[in-house]
Amino acid sequence: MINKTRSLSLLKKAGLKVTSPRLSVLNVLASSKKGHLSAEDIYKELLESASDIGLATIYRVLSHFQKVKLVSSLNFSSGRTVYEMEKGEHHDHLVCLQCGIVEEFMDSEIEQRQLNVAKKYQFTLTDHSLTLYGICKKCAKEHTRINSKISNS
Amino acid sequence: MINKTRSLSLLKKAGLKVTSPRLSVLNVLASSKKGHLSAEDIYKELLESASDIGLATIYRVLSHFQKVKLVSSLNFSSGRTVYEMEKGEHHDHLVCLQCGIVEEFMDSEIEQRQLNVAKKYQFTLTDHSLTLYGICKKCAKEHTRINSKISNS
DNA sequence: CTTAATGCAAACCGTTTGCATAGAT
DNA sequence: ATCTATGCAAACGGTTTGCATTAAG
Repeated sequence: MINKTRSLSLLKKAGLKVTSPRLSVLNVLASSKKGHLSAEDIYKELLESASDIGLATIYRVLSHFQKVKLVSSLNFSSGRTVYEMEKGEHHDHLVCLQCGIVEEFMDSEIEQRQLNVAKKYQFTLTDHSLTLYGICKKCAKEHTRINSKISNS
Repeated sequence: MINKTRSLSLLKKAGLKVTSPRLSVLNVLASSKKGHLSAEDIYKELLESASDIGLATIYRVLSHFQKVKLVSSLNFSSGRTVYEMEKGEHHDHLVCLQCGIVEEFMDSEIEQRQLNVAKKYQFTLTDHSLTLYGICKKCAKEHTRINSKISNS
């Protein structure tokens, strides 16, 4: 809801027709605290805002957005595809297997090494995906608390 | 077909009942030239060998194999899960987007860097997946040939 | 006015599950 | 004899598509 005008200008800049489903989806992606959302996440969020939008439309809007590089998609081990605003700078991801939170990171040494690997195997690199899975600090703390509860009982 | 006895001993070593579907699947995985196969790939290959096996069984066998660490599974961008024999040593993958060939590589500097990233973000790392996508040498050559054909016509 | 975008329901595709039967130990 | 593995078909979950309708330019 925050940036209706911003979304509008993003759409125009991308040369897309401005429709209310597109504005809505863009808004959710741009303003949701968790920056990585599945189509269904977006759908649910929009149902609450009384926006009358079909799930199929969300998929169509998202794939359209990908074509014009407004958003990009990621496949974590969950199976469902998640979408994030395209911020221009490349990054990789850390995913907490417990709470699902997603952090972004960039390590230029890793990037460089990947180029070397590709060169060595004579691949023309077009893309790569690196995801680290684990337990975030917060969940680890939770876990410790639970464990100590159990061992005390 | 090559290693029926080897497959048999692998199953026994893993403490699994020896059944013909299990032998068949293990054999295909162990002897196929392309070491990374989807459930359907295995299914098709076995249909040709006149083995009467159901696709559901293949999925069940594969997930059983994963539990006992005989095979591991990978999700590339294609959407379908592929399976490979577990060879013990960790490695990452290079995938050709044209012909689908999969190469394996290991770069200990990248591995080390990942640990550092996890530490920095205070994640307890449990797993990671790194896949490089591109065009392999062979396909690049093909491509050049086709391009020059087009520009000559 | 023309052409693209939407909603809905049905189709899809890879994978999983229920159930009755076959088979390994 | 027991208990697990199998085959089949039906169910599933995420995503895509066909078609009649609505709306943007």
